[in-house]
Order: sequence, then C-alpha cells, then structure tokens
Amino acid sequence: MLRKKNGPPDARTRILDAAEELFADAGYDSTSTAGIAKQAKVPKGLVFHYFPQKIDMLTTLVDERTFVEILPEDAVEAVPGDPAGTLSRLAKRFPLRASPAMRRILFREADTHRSVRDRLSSLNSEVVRRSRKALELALPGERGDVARLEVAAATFATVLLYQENLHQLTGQHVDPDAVADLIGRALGVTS
Amino acid sequence: MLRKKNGPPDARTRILDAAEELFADAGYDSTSTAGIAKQAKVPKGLVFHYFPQKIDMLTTLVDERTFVEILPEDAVEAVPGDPAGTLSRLAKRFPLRASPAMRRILFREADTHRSVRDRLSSLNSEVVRRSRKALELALPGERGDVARLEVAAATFATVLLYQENLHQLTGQHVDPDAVADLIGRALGVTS
Amino acid sequence: MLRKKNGPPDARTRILDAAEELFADAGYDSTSTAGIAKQAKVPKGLVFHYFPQKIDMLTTLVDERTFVEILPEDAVEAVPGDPAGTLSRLAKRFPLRASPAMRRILFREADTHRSVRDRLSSLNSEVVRRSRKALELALPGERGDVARLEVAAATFATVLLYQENLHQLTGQHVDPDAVADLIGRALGVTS
Amino acid sequence: MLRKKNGPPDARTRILDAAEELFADAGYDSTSTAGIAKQAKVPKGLVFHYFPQKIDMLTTLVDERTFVEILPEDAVEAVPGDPAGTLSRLAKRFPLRASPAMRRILFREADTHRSVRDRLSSLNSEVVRRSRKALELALPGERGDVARLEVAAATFATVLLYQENLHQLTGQHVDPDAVADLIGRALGVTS
DNA sequence: TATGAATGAGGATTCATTCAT
DNA sequence: GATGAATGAATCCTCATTCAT
Repeated sequence: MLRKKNGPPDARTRILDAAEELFADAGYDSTSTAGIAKQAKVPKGLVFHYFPQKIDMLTTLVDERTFVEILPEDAVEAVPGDPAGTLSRLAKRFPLRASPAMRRILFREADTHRSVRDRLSSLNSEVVRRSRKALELALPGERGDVARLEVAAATFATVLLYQENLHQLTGQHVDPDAVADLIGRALGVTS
Repeated sequence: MLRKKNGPPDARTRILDAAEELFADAGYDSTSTAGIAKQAKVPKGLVFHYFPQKIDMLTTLVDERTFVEILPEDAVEAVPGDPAGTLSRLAKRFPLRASPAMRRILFREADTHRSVRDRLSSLNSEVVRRSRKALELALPGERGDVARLEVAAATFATVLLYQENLHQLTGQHVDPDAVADLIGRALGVTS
Repeated sequence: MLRKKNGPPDARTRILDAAEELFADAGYDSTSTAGIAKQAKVPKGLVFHYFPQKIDMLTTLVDERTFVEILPEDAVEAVPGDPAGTLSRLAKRFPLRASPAMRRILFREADTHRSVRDRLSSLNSEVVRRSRKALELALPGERGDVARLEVAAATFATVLLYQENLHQLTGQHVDPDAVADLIGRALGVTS
Repeated sequence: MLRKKNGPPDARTRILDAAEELFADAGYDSTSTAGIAKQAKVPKGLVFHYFPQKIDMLTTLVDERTFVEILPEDAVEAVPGDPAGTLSRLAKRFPLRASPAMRRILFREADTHRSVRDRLSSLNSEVVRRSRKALELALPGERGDVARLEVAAATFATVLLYQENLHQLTGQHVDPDAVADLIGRALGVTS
C-alpha cells in the first residue's frame, strides 16, 4: 500500500487505476480484464497475480479507495441557532473520501454487488447520523419534534448522497447550501 | 402493449417479461439472451425474431414499460395555502408508471445507455416541473423567493426519485409525506 | 443417437469420436476442447452446444459407448464337468461392449472420475458374477468349497479385466484360455 | 533419499512429498506447480530450482520412491512340494517398495509417460520372473508342462500387481494367499 | 540458495447473432 | 412465424516457466 514518494506507480497501483477508470466509464461487467491490463500497461497475467478474480479488483477498489471518514463529533462545528450554516459546513466536510470515478462505481455496482452495497449503506448511515447530530447541536433548547429532525436529517443526507448522481443522469443541479437553508427555515430558524 | 383479455401472454410479451425480470436482477450486461429465452420459454431464435439486437429489448422495455404520465395541469389538485398537502397528493399521483423492476433497470442502466438516461432525465424534468407548479398554485399571493421555491421543488423531486433506490441500496426509508410537511414549513406555512 | 444408415456421421457423433480417440491417446486432462473440435472438424462453439462442460463428453462416452451386456443366464453355455471350457467360452462372450480406446479411457480415468469408476465397478461385478455362475453350472454335484469357487471366479475376472491393460503397460500377454485351463485344474477337473 | 535423522524434512523432500500426495490425488496433469509449492510451504521459485521442469518431479518420484528390490534368488524360501506356501511367502516379500500413493501414480501415469511405464514394466517382469523361479523350485522333479508353469506365474503376478488397483477402482478384494492356494492345486499339489 | 513478481500462451467457457429448414 | 444447430470472437482464468534480486 505504501508507495515511494516519487517514481512511477507500481504495477498493482496502475492496475487499480486502470480498473477504476474503466469500471466508472463502462461499468464492471462491460470492462474486460484484458482491457484493464492494456490500459495499465501490464501483461494480462499480472492482473491475475494481484487479483485472482476480476471481482477482487472491484472489492479492493471499494476497500482501499472509498473511505468514510470518522471525525470527532465536535469537528462538525455546529453553531447553536444556525442549523442552515451548520448543515452547509457539514456538506463541505462530507466524509466520503472517494474520487468522482469511485463514486460512480459505488452507485452503479451497489445494485448487483453486495460488498459495494454494504459500503454504500455504511456511508449513508454515517451521513444521516452526522446530519442528525449537527442539527441536534444547532437546535439546543429545542424541545421540538424529534421525528421532524430525523426527517430533516434524512432529507439532507439524500440530497448530499444523490446530488452528483442526479446531475450525471439528468443534468440537474441541486445546491446543498440552498437545501440547508430550506431545512433551516423548516426547523423554525431564519438564517 | 395490447394483450388479449384472456389466455396466456404471447411470445413477445413473455420475452419482455423475462427480460424485465432478469435485467432487474442481474443487470443488462450479465443477462444472456439464452437466459431470457429460457425464462420466457421460447426458442432462442424467436428472441431475435422479435428483437434483432439484444439492446432492442432494453430500449423496448424503456419505451413501452416506463411511462411518464402527462396529466392536465389541474389534476394536481393544488390547495392554496396548503403546500404540504399539495405535495403529498402529488407524491401519490407520482407520474412514473413503471414496475419496481423497471425502476431498478432505469436507474442502473441510465449510467451506460443514453436512451435510458434520456428517459430518466425527462422523467426527472417532469417531476420537478410538476412540483414547482404545485407549489406555485399552493402559494398564490406569495411574492416569495422564486429561487427558494425552485430549491423546494428540486428537493422534493430528488426525494421522490431516489427514495426507492435509497431503500434498496441502504435500507433507509424516507417518507415523502414527512418531507412534504417539512417543505411546507420551510415555505412559511404550518400544516 | 440414431444415425442414418449411410452418410457422414453428424456433428455430435464426430465430436464424440474425436474425444474418444484423443482421451485414449493423451488422457482426459491433456486433451483440449479446441483439439477435439479441430479433430472433429467442427467449430469450437459447437462442442459446447452439445456438451456444456468438457466433463460431459467423458460421461457421455462412458454412458453411450461402454455397455455391460446383460444376457440371459443360460447364454453362458455352461457345460457340466468342463469348467475350463465354460470359462473360455465366457471370455469370448465377454460382456463389455467397448472399443479398445474406450477401455483405455475407462481404466485411466476411473482413478479420478467417480462416474467412470462407478461404471468400471459395475462392469467388474458383472464379470465376477458371471464367472461364478458359470463355474457353479460347470461343477454341478460339487459339494466343493464355495470360497474356493469364489476365489477362482475373482481370479479369472481379474485376468479378463486387466489383460489388455497389462499388455499395454508392460508388454506382457496373458492368455485367458490358458488361465481358464489352470482354474479348471485347480477345481479338480482335468480338461 | 538420505535425510538428517532429526529435524524437519528439507525443502527438496517437502516438495517431493507434496508432489507425491497431489499427483496421487488428482493426477499429474491436474496438479499445478503452484499447488505443490503451497502444500510444500516453499516459494514457487524454489520448486524450479530443484526441478527445472514439472515432469522432473514425476520422474524423480518414480526413480527415488519406487524401488524394485533385487534380492538374492534364494531369498524366496521356496519349499519343494509346497508351491502354494511358496507363492504366499513371495507375496509377502513383494519386491515393490513404494507407498500406496506412489503405486497409484505408477499405474495412472504409466499410460501416458514412458519413463513411468518402463518402471512398471520392469517391476512386472521381476514379479513374473520371481514367481516362475519360485514355482520351479517348489516343483522340482516336475517334468511338467513348462507353459502351464508360465501361465501360473503370470496369473499370480497379475493378481499381485492389480489387487490394490482393483480394490480402489471396484471395491473388490482378492486375497493373494487364496490365489496361491488355487494355483498350488492347479499344479497338482494339494495344500 | 531463496524469492516472488513477471510473462504470455493456452484452456474452458460464454454469448450474441446467423441461418437453413 | 418458429426452431435450434451452427459460428467464432471474446472472456475469465490457469499455469509452467523465467528472472532480477
């Protein structure tokens, strides 16, 4: 996993790079191992030296290249009385560390590959949990409806998760800041 | 599309039924035409009689089995002063006529097949347009921020579109009614 | 299975012919499906049309081309008082209908393929059973040792089964007639 | 062959041990060098250090681990007048020194590897030769039929050689002592 | 002697598609 | 319309062997 600071990436890394790009472009099923080898500029056999089954490339990518960051709770920088700003800041600290290509892979392959689905699921849980926590901190004395807060968190998480996918598939943009503002208003505080 | 009232479905219909189920389960690429023929209980050659190329089954399914209903505008039953209820009612009249299997196919294959993506895109546009229209009717005198209304419509549309996908991939439920209520509050009207 | 009386053998038959010859020559593992296709003069894909897995060719060969003939008991033509002649005649009516190539395959692959082993086992049982029956009929009043008769039958069966294999592997010939004579003497009757 | 009295077997020995077991279980062709290396717990490269070609492992096994013992002629302990007992004793001194695994390899691979076949052939010759010699010594004054004695020797050798194989492939046991007794009777001496 | 990355030919199998009947 | 044999390119994967260190 460790790589020299400089110098060209080693064969295993090149294979994963190639797989990431090709899986994202054409989908896992439509990408051939021969194509990966060619793009990575390694002989076909070497692909199987590192990844005995094609599926191992996908699971390795998901394992090594998507990362749900676990931050300390107070990293959210919640500001009491400012749920909208708090959610905005959360969006910027979105805890999924993954390239756009990896995010495409994550959504596309989740449907048919359990390991990918599990990772996506854990990501979603984390985003919802953080949104809820942030809102709780931003609305302190609020005796308010717990269920409403839950819905707000879920709505925000959905928008965060799917905004990129939505843009890719339909061309439509949704601005998380604007949604944060909307939710802030719904929870009774004007930003 | 038309089928005799009684009697077993004809060969073409059985082929499409099989393709729908198998594409939804395993994805387009992983489904073989032989598998479709077997499931449809028709000889392999007949599949190619009706659908000269495999891709024709996918485009035909999307053409014939996903249907964005174009209703008269006033079908929305917008109630001035009740944006939450109006959105709720819109959700129930969700204009996508498609089986759960077709919806899976739509989302999964949109990524790699332009014709599917186009259909999904037009569906999304329609849902956003209707949400916006409904909110405009429900908030008549509102001089209010047009941009905010747009964001509300987009947020609601996103939730509507992805709720099923979200549930499948992450196990999380989002209740459109609760989101409608949230948005109603954000737009300044308490339900 | 039925073939026109004249005309060239059909594709399936040609494939089995080729498999039989190549399996016998080089062994199952060392024979490639491509080689079978070439020898049979059919395209590679057709081999898998008839035999979805390579192993199916072996099991089909064993099923269709080795045949333990079940004759009426009295077909043995046992002559009371002449065990040697009776065994000799049995050897000539040896109930395994299989080409020399199939016999090589049978012995070689039995070691690693259960279905082949089972067939060989059932063949052996039948040969032993017949030898015993023949000896019983040939030695009527014989109060004699049942165990000895059993050993005689087993010995004769072993020689019958392995004589060809023995010749192939070591170059040594054993004449079943001479062994029949030997056993006749052992059972107390001079031929 | 020589090994330190104590301590774990060295790499070369472990490789041969692994090859012996795997060749016996799955056959030479179905055993991969990588599998041998793994079972022997040595790196893949080391296998090729000791055995530049895969086939060298087979020939080395046959060379070093099957051994046709050449005993002094009088080791047979022939007892004049007791051919059955003499053969029985010969069976116990069966001159093939080889593990059951090696014996399986010997029979299975003889069909396709000349060096193995040659070893098996020389073993067979030796067994026949000894059987003949033993019978000659056990039947001294016998002017009797030389051909009959030859058949008796060949029959006994066949049983000795194939009894294990027969048991493995068909489940049937043949007792060499009983066969020795049978042959003794055939040669005119009652035991 | 020891090591495991590297190599590429070859193997079984899949599959969309064609076509004669 | 209906049928299933026929086709061959492409796919995933295996494997003996080499070689730099």
